[in-house]
Amino acid sequence: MGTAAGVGPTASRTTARTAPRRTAPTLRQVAAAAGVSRATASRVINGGHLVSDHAKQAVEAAIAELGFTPNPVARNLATRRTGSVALVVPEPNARLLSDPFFGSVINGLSLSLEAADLQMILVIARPGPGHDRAVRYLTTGQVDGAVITSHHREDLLNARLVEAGLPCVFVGRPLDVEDSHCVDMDNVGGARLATEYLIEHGRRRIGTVAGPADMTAGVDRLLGWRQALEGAGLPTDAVVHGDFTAAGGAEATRRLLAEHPDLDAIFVASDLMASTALTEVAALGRRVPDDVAVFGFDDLGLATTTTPPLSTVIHPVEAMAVRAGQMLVEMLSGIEHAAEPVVFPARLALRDSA
Amino acid sequence: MGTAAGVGPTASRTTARTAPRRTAPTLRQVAAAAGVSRATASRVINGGHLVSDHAKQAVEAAIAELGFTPNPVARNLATRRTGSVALVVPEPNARLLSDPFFGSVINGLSLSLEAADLQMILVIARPGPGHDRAVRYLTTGQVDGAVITSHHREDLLNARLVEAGLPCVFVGRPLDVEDSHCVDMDNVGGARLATEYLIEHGRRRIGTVAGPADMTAGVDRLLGWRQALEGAGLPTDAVVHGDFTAAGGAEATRRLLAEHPDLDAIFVASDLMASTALTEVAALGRRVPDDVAVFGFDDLGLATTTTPPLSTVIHPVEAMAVRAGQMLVEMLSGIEHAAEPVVFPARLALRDSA
DNA sequence: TTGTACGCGTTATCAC
DNA sequence: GTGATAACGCGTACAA
Repeated sequence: MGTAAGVGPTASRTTARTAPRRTAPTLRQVAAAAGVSRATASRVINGGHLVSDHAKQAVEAAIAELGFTPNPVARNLATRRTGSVALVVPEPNARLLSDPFFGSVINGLSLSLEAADLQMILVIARPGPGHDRAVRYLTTGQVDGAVITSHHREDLLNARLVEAGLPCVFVGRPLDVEDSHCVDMDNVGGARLATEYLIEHGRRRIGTVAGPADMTAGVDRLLGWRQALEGAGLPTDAVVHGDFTAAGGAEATRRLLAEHPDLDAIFVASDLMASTALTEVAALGRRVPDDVAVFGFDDLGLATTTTPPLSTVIHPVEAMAVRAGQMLVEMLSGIEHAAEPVVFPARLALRDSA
Repeated sequence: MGTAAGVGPTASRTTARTAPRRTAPTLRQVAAAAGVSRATASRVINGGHLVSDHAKQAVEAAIAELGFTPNPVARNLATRRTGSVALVVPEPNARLLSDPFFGSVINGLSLSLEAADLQMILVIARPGPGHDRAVRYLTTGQVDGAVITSHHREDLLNARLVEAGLPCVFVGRPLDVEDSHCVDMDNVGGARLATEYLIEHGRRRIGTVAGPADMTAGVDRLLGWRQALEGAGLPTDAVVHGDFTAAGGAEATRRLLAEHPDLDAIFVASDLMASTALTEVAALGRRVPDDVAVFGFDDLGLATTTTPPLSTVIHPVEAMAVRAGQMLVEMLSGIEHAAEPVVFPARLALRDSA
């Protein structure tokens, strides 16, 4: 398109002529039917204060009779608010949606948004052309704010949204935006706790299948593992990075055990990877936890279905999402929020694998 | 609320005063800067036809300088279109999102919507208070249309949306709305194909773990199974209903095998249920496929990860979603569509379990 | 080709 | 309490 960026001719937005959708009644008609002015009718709709009972009755009757429903779009224009917020999920590969993480985020966020009578809509921001459209959609007043599940640093989505002035709250600390409102868990502490547990139970040669180096969850959990080992004077050389997927976890585990056959424990940065790590360990003829202990991270449902069930670090995603929603609601209502991360403490869920 | 249904005072929609969001430049300012009228400026933005090159240049320069972006909300009000469509997923229990089915629907739909420069937004319609808000959101002009993943009959969501005149396309035939635009697969044929395959390969005592009786996928797949057996003069008494979940599949399989210990094959109405059915069969000391053949349905990725890999019926969800998106786009552009189901043919994916 | 003027449906600010 | 009337920002007949 030859015009300035993002202004386009709305390309293929075809001329509308959908099914015979009879036009909805307007406020004007309600006012007329009730024998009052639009202003008065508007008042009874928005709270009903400062109106006589008489007028109120009349307007309500008219509303009921005509089946009037306020046009939200017009209201959006007038109020500059939409009553809806987006849950943004940057998603390179679609399968990420099947991660129980998102289910928990959705659940938690729904809770706090519903309490504030806000509509949650989910926006998937893929790289590519769809990315720009999503950004435009989010930054031009179609939503009041956004909760963003933070991910890789490469996509500039995060920065673009906050710079556009959109009220944003991140679930999980973003790597690329500094003073952001975010709610996270203590990933470092969780990893350290898990690793210390392994040490306390006699493990001396502890490796890790870490997460990606471009995600804070990846680097933080790796850091916690290292801290615990250094604190105990144990070596920290057995590190392989996975990509938080099942297949990636299997592959990383194979490499880790090939390079360090002497490991007696593995801290895996996510349960999904840990689940396949269990399989790989077993495939090598090593028993879990007798020969090799495996410690996971997340406890989002998967950990109890593996054999053996995974000892893991609890990732309180749903509670975090609830909190994120509350933060956003407060920001939307004008409460100034220090842009300081809210950090949920880490706890362990001990089962059979370690 | 005392007023008419759905008109409410928008309860807690708190007064806005978010971060210092400097007001965006308006079309009026662009026009002024370019020395033309708003109408001319508007023309160059919307296609640029019928404007002199001179004016066009000036307006584009002004747009670039001011960093103007059209306000979509105002545009929505004026055009009665939003340029966005909803993917509606009625979701009683949140874990449904982890079903690979949704990932495929999202992928496919994104494809065809992106081609039409439409923004896809995902709306989750839980039962309860959120349900009504979602319906209001969808039926009051905030989206141009909807693609709905059809599910249980109990929620009247489907009917409410089409009756409100919202252009709707269903992925999967809905049970409760008659002349709907929908794209489905040949569930009956697929189930019949699978069962016939079992028969042709010597199985004579074939049971089924069926889907819920209130979902078309459930009843259709059961019907196909029955048709094949009746065609071959075999008994159709070994039926147990599952709920399309892993746990439900396991439980149903246990019941089925308890009631009919003589089965030499099971047709399971979904791979998710089939995956746990495999486990249950194995737990009973029966070998798959030697003692009991297991045939699944879906082939959405899970089937290749089980042991043994599942023979299954291919559910071409992504292609179906692409088609659904295209149908909706056509409806939105005024092309009259016969409300006749588009049905994708069924094919088998043969692996080791049968 | 361009500009005028009105419409989209509400909210909000005033006087009364 | 109530009612004009001006925003809100943009599209678009219609006339020029």
